[in-house]
Amino acid sequence: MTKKSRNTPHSPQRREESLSRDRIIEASIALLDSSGESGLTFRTLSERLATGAGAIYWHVENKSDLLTAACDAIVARTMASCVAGATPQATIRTLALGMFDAIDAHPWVGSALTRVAGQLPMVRIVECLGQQVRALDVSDEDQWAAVSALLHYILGVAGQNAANTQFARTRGVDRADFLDAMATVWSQLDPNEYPFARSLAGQLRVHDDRVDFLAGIDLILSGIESSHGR
Amino acid sequence: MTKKSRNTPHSPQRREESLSRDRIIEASIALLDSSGESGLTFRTLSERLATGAGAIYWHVENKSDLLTAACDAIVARTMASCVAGATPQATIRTLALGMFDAIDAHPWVGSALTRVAGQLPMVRIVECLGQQVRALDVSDEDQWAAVSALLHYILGVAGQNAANTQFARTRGVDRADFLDAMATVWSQLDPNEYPFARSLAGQLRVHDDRVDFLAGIDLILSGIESSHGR
DNA sequence: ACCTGAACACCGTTCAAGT
DNA sequence: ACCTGAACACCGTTCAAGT
Repeated sequence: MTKKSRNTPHSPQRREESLSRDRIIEASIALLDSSGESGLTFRTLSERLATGAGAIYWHVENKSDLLTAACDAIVARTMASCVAGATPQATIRTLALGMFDAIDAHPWVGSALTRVAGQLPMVRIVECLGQQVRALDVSDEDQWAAVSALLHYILGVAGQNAANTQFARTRGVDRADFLDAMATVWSQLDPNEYPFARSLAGQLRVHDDRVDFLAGIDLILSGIESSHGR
Repeated sequence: MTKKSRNTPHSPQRREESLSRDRIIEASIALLDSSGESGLTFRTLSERLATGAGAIYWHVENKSDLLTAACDAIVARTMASCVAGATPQATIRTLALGMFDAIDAHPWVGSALTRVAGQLPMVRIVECLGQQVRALDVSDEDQWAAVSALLHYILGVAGQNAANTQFARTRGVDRADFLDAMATVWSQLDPNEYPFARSLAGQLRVHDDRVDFLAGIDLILSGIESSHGR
């Protein structure tokens, strides 16, 4: 999707087909999108790129590095497309929704994010959230708590959504069918042991993930506001 | 740690050494605790249990099932040990801290939780949180939003903590050393592109994960309270 | 400098065969 | 009913050898 050429500065003929880190990442994303997390293999990838497995290792450290880079490409695009906003709150909301939609489109990003731990993709998200929290006039010592709450909530939802789609894919069913099956299981829980979860089953069937996600963001935002003057 | 015998009701001589689902799960937990996520292998497990790989498959569906069961054992114990509490808020806090400590002691639980999607371990947590949120007098239609925010926040932190320890283990360093190295990287970020993340680097070095975690819980709790009368 | 592809040391899972 | 262990179809990663 993004044009790239900067990575082969020293190859005067610049063949379009030459291998490069960016081309490898691009192909990885395509593979992950079309066949899920288990679809990314050095064998399928090298096949797709018409090269040997070893060639990829010249441009990429290992599989973890590759996955992080692929994840970062998506996160970078998402952060770039969520700039403006009337208020800091509104910007945080669109930013969070942007991540939600990105993970909906690329479920593997959700689980990749839970493995990158302090690397570039995470830094990008922290930075965007942090700038908005600052604009919210949160005191210096409370800023990290606010950003951390938003960040970890987003990561939590991301991980669950990724797991849901992954689970559904493994069983070869639709994501909606999977959630429906889950609701059925929940509705059959022992009413004495699991009264709350059981009562939730119906809601589970009609709920909108995206709306629920935003409700959580709003809850945290209102928590940030209310601990302002303390 | 827990005694078990119920799983072999039809074997009159009940040999202590006989294979059972519980013994397999127990051994898996020991393996995961001592050598991390990559330590759980059907080969090492069958070796440890002095049996063949195939024998394990008679008691367990597959590796995913095994990991879920191991995770559930830890979660069940944790939920069981967090009952009382002066107020619903206090109970939620101890419950959350209980999960934090459990994941600190068993880092693999953190990443396992991001893969179980609506299965037993998750139901247990939802149930415990839900009962407390109910006790908080949150209206029926807002209960799920409150529980979901708490749940996903906990899962997000769990995933990150698991990733941090996993990352540190792979690189063969202490978790503290790893966080210190991360702080150094963050402090060297471009001040124009990443002003917030950069300014956070110092805090990163002296912060207490557990305290930060609790601050996030309190933020969400105060958000729940403030949207009470809306 | 960059690429090839066979080889290595692993995996999870299956299954005929045993008791 | 429960267990054995060899076999299968994969993995990620390495590395001598090529250009």
